[in-house]
Amino acid sequence: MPDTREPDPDVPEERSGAADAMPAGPPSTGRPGLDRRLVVGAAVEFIDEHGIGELTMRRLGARLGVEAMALYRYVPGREQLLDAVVEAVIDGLYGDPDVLLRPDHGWQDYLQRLAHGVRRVALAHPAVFPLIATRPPAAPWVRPPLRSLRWLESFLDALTSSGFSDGAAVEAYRAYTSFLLGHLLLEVSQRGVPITAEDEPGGSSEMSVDLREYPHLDRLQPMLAQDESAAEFEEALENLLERLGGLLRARGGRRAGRGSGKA
Amino acid sequence: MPDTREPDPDVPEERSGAADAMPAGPPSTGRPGLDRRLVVGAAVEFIDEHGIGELTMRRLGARLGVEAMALYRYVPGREQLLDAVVEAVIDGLYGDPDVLLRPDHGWQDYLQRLAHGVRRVALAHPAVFPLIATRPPAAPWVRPPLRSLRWLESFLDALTSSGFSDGAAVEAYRAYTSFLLGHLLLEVSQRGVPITAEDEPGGSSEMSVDLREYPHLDRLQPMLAQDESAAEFEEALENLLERLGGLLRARGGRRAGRGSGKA
DNA sequence: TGGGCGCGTTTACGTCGTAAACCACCGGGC
DNA sequence: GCCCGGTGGTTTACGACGTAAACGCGCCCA
Repeated sequence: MPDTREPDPDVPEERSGAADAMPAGPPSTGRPGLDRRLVVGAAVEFIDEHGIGELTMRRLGARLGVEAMALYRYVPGREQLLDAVVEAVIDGLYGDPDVLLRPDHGWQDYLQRLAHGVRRVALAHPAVFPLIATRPPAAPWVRPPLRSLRWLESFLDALTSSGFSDGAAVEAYRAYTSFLLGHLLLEVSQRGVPITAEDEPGGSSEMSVDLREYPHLDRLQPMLAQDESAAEFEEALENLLERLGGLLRARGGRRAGRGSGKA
Repeated sequence: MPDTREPDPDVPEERSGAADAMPAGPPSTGRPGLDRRLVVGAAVEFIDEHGIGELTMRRLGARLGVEAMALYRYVPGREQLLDAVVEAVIDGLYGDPDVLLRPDHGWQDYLQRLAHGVRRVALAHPAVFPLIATRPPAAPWVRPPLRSLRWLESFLDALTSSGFSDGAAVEAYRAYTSFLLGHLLLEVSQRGVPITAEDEPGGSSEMSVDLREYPHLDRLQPMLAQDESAAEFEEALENLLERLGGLLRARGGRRAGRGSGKA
């Protein structure tokens, strides 16, 4: 427990490079020359800036200096564009040097790195993350927020190769995904995504509901308003890992797929 | 641990009455005579049947035998209608006799009942639940899935009156909400909400991606496809309660708001 | 030189949310 | 009895959306 205080390393500003999504394809021609990656990348940026509700084929076209219909050369429709957006965003994990595909330092390290990686993409694209959570998964057993066969495979490999039985690995996968989803969804929505409607300027936007009938709430409001997400995340993750450790000890080395010991 | 197997009591069919949302107002007049509750209730049903994407003012009007614009007498717009929908759905908790506003049998019982109550509404309205999760909360400290000041107050009261310190209660609230959100969102999305597009009839709808390159996945697919959500939920809830118990023992009776002992 | 074709534009259709005007009815004061 | 405001639903209309279809431009290879 490295006493994670002060400068949350998962928050975008705190990190130098890495873990972005879609810089560009070939930087050959200047403006024209569209590209699927370019379109999807622009959509990601647009959503990050204005929210999903504002994303429109015409507006996205405009941002790329092009008419709306041009986008249909690269994307079958708006719905599939959104799918491509979530895929692109989680694929940001592959570019993250702190996330490992294989458990080179044990399964706990693997899960830690993966969790923080996912948290990093969630915080980097707060407006996209709810999409990751709610878009129906291709297969029911591929769950958010890691909606990728490759990551699922990596996960299962990491755990089974660390001594988890098949059943324990599957159970761990379920617990892990729902932990990540719950925490990150709340954290992201707490950082007030884009304030949906345009808030009128001038005047304190405090609607400040009447808390007179809610004494505890009234008293605890400052405490509730504090952002403890980083510490929360760390603690819940720690707890989850312990729980999974128990799972490993209980029904672990029951003829695991590969070596039954540690990596 | 009551060995919750076989007949999941939170799934709608397994329960007789209670915990529905919006039966009707005054059953006086027959067809005409709209009503805000009626409008919102119809919206809930509509979403449950066809999904949010299909909900349209005109269609909802049609279902009520009325033109779209008539709805605007009772609801300011589509967006606010959706807000009203989530409010109506979580208000279903108040009608649930198994959920208590006060911890009459200890805080663990209180949290258990509340969690199962929320799970029940999630399973009763699977298509509405993502809305509960993603709609921006009024205040940042009112979190999904309990988006209600009254429930938040009830929660805080239950814990502090059971010996939790203010800080511990707030921490518990955070852990509890993110646990609920993660588990229920995944469970609901797993029960394949409405299959978005109309799936073509005839022919096995198995798109069956190629799993040759994913050996673990290939091997574990049947296990992954099994629905273990009820047991999962129970176990994670149990674990959470233990964790909160530890929290209570560690920093519990530090001058709690009310009586520092048990209720 | 020409002809196709990759890539973006134009035009057009149906649907959406919703503002505004409209109207039909109904209960109460004169 | 008669008018009259108000309640509750309809009609009409507008602008924006997603997207099908037809259209053109310009480049590359023959």
